[in-house]
Amino acid sequence: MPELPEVETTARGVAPHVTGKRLTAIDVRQPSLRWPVEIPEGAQTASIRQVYRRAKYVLFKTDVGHFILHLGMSGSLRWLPAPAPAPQKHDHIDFVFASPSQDAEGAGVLRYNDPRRFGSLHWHAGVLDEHFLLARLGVEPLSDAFSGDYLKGYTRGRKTPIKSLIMDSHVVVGVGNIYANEALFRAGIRPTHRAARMTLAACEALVAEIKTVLGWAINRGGTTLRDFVGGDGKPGYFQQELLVYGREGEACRRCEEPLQGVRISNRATVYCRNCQPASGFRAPR
DNA sequence: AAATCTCCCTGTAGGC
DNA sequence: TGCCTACAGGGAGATT
Repeated sequence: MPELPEVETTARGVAPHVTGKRLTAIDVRQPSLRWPVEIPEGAQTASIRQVYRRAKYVLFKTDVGHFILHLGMSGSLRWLPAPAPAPQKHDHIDFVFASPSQDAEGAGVLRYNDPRRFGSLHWHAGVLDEHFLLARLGVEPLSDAFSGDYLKGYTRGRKTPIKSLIMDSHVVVGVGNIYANEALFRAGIRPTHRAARMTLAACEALVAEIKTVLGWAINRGGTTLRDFVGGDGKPGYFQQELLVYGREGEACRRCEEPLQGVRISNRATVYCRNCQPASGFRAPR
């Protein structure tokens, strides 16, 4: 399930294949994704200027507007040099690039596959930040704007569990369930801890661990859980190193205590009762 | 305003 | 073996 590191990996993997190329068509075989896919005629021959990431969106900047792609929980992109093989199950969208010159050099298809169809593709001709999906997003977790002070500012008067707060995309983007669990363990903070009770020191520790965990995952090429495939078709290898996520009932890797499982906002949550005390927080590892 | 719940979808795992 | 159900997840939108 792509989280921020996987999306970043995808954008980086795809960019070299399509940047500077002009689309010749977009084949939408399955328009019924998270939102109906509707790409106007003019966008289908756009020229790709840049591919990058904002939150968990892959953004394609073109000469006439932006494509806004979300991978949902099972989406992936693959670059297929011409002649591209026939589409298979769940291959919903093809971005078709013909050769910029007479020979076949550079021709190919950027193919979007998404078994669970939680992903989405939008076209936006206007100002990117005004698109409804992007307008209310919080800061990037790896930016300097995401600091202990910044997080502390959002805890004021909030009874919500700290885990819910760091997963709130209006506060900070890109912190999905896996990395929220991991960062809280590493910071020694119990996920159920009320946001308003977070000290500045705890906020600073948590922010630092979020940056560490996400940064590591990006460098490792993203976590592979079940069906994620990176932009270059190669999977990442990070899941063996997860400390708490998916390990309910197993021994804490730090103190051997069986890990506790709870649900917070209907999301699977795992923590160590010993390493993540109910009050305050333990010094980070 | 803030907190909580529902829904979209399908592959997979676990129980019987 | 095969059927059934629960679960996984992002995040907008509805509801409380």
